[in-house]
Amino acid sequence: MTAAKSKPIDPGRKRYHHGDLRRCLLDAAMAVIRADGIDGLSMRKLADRVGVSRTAPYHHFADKHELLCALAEEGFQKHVRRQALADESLAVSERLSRFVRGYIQFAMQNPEYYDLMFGRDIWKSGKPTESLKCEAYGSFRNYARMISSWQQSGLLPADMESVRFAQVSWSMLHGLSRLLIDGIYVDSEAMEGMCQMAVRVLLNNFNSPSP
Amino acid sequence: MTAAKSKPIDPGRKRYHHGDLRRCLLDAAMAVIRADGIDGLSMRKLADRVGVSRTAPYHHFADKHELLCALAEEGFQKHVRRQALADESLAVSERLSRFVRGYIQFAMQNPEYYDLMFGRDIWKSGKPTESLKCEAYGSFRNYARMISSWQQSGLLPADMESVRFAQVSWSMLHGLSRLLIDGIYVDSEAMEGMCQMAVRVLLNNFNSPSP
DNA sequence: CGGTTAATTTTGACGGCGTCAAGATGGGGT
DNA sequence: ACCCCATCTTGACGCCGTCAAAATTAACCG
Repeated sequence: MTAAKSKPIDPGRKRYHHGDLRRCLLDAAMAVIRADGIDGLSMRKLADRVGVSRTAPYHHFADKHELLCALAEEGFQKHVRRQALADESLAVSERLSRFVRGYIQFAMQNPEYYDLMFGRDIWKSGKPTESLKCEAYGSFRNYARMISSWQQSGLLPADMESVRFAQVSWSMLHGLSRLLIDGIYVDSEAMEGMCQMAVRVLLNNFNSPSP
Repeated sequence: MTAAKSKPIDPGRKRYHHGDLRRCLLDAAMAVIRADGIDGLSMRKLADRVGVSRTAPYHHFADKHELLCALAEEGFQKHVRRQALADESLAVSERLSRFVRGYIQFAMQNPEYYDLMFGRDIWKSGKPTESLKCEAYGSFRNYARMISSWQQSGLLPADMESVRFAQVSWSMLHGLSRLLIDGIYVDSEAMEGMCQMAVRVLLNNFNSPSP
């Protein structure tokens, strides 16, 4: 139909070599997951959707697990980019409040990513990719640094192990997110109230300003 | 070979009607899960292990999901039974400490049950059984009641919505458990330190004894 | 420009999965 | 003694992840 035989790249033409199959697969995978959930994703369906044979994806990802890891990695990048805009000039209580809300909001608005990033699929049975581990650990180290700096400026009790506080407070955010996403014991309407309470519970561990 | 034709029950004999297949399936399922993880459980393998044909289990559970729900339910029963022995005579800080440690210990010692009880498998995609929901909600209501009673005896600030505090503090325990079980950001060695910090973080929200 | 090479994709096959439909079996109540 | 129905089995279907070998194409080197 359309001019087809000419050599120069014809974007509408279907080539044997796809060109950017990897990227396509990742995008399509995310679309499928958003529609049918993580368990609803199958390599075959995915290949089909992209218009490629069922084993083609295996030249870009060793197996399904590796594909999921790659998606999770992109999730971390989005996540980190989001919380990068922490305003240093704000009062600490306000900053904490924004951080908490930002974290929960990310989880609620991107539940698929959150599941990929912190779900059993990746961390439990099938060990995470090396590069994914990097991304994930880096993300936590960032958070721990923030806590640690707060402690050094006297906001947190000096006798507190800041790493432990980071772990525990992050646990709270994680637990909250899981609770909300999975709908255990709580629905999304309660989100605002829970965020407030979370901030309050954490803030009660801060030193009152020296008189 | 052995005496076989006689009417009275012959326990070594393989009967057509199994007798207590349901119980057997649940136990075997748990054994498989402990060995191979939740994803390692398949109805076929399970039936095989019990020595029964692959579709026999479907006369006791509508599908795999229902079987998992039944297991989760038993998990809640174990869990509740465990925390039943709360000693009313103890100081509140000690009681809190024991509760936290007990919760985390249950999660760490029975990760398979914990995954079943609170995992995505049951709560996210496939709706939980009605009776499971009952058990689960009851368990949380218990916890909320405990918090509420603490507040009424003046241990918690009066202006605090006790339900929210229950949700948030429980989130912390849940997040901590997930963190430890999945090995995200933290290994099991850190457990003791994290329990201490968790107790401290919560306790800092309690009122100091009136002078 | 032609030919070799390496990257990419396809077809075929295997074993495992959940579960539905129909038939076989046998214990319990009449 | 009989029949009923809960229980179990066999067979079949369509999905799944992934390996192996063959086919196709782009890239590079002369």
